Amino acid sequence: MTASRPAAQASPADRHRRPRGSVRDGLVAAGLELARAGGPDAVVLREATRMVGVVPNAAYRHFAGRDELLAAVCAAAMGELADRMAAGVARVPGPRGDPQAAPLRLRAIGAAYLEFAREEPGLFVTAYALPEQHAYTAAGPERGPDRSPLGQLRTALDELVEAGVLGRQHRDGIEYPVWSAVHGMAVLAGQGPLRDAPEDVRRHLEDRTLAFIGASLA
Amino acid sequence: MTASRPAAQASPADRHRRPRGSVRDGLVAAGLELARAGGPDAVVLREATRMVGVVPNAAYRHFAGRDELLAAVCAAAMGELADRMAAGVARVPGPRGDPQAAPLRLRAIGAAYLEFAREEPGLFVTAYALPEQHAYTAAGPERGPDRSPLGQLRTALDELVEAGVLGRQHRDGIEYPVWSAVHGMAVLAGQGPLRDAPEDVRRHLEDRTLAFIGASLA
DNA sequence: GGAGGCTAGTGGACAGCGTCCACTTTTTGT
DNA sequence: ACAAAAAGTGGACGCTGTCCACTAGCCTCC
Repeated sequence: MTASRPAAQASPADRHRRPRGSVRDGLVAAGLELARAGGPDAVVLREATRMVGVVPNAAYRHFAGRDELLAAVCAAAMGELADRMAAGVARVPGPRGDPQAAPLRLRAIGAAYLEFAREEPGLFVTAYALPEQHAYTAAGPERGPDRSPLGQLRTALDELVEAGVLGRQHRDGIEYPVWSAVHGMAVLAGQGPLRDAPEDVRRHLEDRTLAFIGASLA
Repeated sequence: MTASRPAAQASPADRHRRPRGSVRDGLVAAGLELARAGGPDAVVLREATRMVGVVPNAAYRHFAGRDELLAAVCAAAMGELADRMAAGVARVPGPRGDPQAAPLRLRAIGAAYLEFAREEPGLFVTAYALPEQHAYTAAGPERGPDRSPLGQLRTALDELVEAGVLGRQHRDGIEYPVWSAVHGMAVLAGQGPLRDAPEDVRRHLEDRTLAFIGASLA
């Protein structure tokens, strides 16, 4: 009975011979795929351990419970959102502070946010589904600038002031209404009452929302 | 053994002697209380039946399953939101189409929406937690005007045009960006990253958001 | 270089949940 | 008045998150 086992996921002989941190990372990756397909409720601990090829209780060596695993998955999802936004704004040419480029960069941020919510609805809702009392300290030791959605939005608004497009007296705190408008459209069209709207209608609503923001900032 | 039973919830003798529709209404009411305290995830079928004093399976005589019960609870929560908004706008005096009153009524609608989200976070998120493939036909035979949040918002915006405050060429489709801004602030400050902000900060953010909307409409 | 402790995995169990099936009791329609 | 339909009961199943006791491999320290 040496080669009779199917060894579905991992060879039984390697049970205790995994690379260090492999199980933890695997659980988060598995949870991320579950979240991508079905949102935060779909990230179920036992299913994630099954994907990694480990017994359910093994997860408890790496997370205090399901909520802590979900928190890690949420952080990963938020990271994907931040990456998409950064990529979107990087595609806009022109030097920082340029009066032409600055409004385009703000719009690109909003467009990337809405595009992510449209293309990855499960991950988008998961990014904001952080369980209570689990604020992620995952940010780490402040490496580089603030890559969070809010941080990137602030950078774009600061550039708008720098470029002279937005009056400095209107800058303070304006990120929250702007964020709200984009976020609200994302959730209304994603999981809210507008979720059944066809794609072209949805894109039009997104454009209207971005234009609405532009109108208030002008 | 006639009077020895404690008869905790309902007398055992009355097991099958309930008023017609009482169990169904009771289940929705119980679910609404669960949702008020803990959001949509807290509306668990067995607990609702326990509150009504009935065995879990009895719920299946009135709902196809947990999701259908949740859908009914969502509709009830949405009804409470609509009631609050209607009450808020009714407090603003002045005739319809009055250039003074119209903007105040729009603001009252937004303020009531945000106030409901702040005071009843569980019900607010539940109102928008309608399970997929369970669009509520609960609206019934169109009694009276559209009392839904979107319907009330449209009424207010129409009045704004009537009053000459909002240009007619800007009216079409403007309800969605406005709704988005208010809804976004509600969820960001309710369950989102801003949920730990103190009450006064939160109120300030809400005011900023309503002002932002006014700026874009002017 | 061997003993002991630490880490990470296993195995088995429990309660709670949604849901299904078979059965009984009450209400209703003719 | 009697049969049919509606409403509630009882018991079961599989799935979930979580706890406890146990063990296999690694690392260190004398």
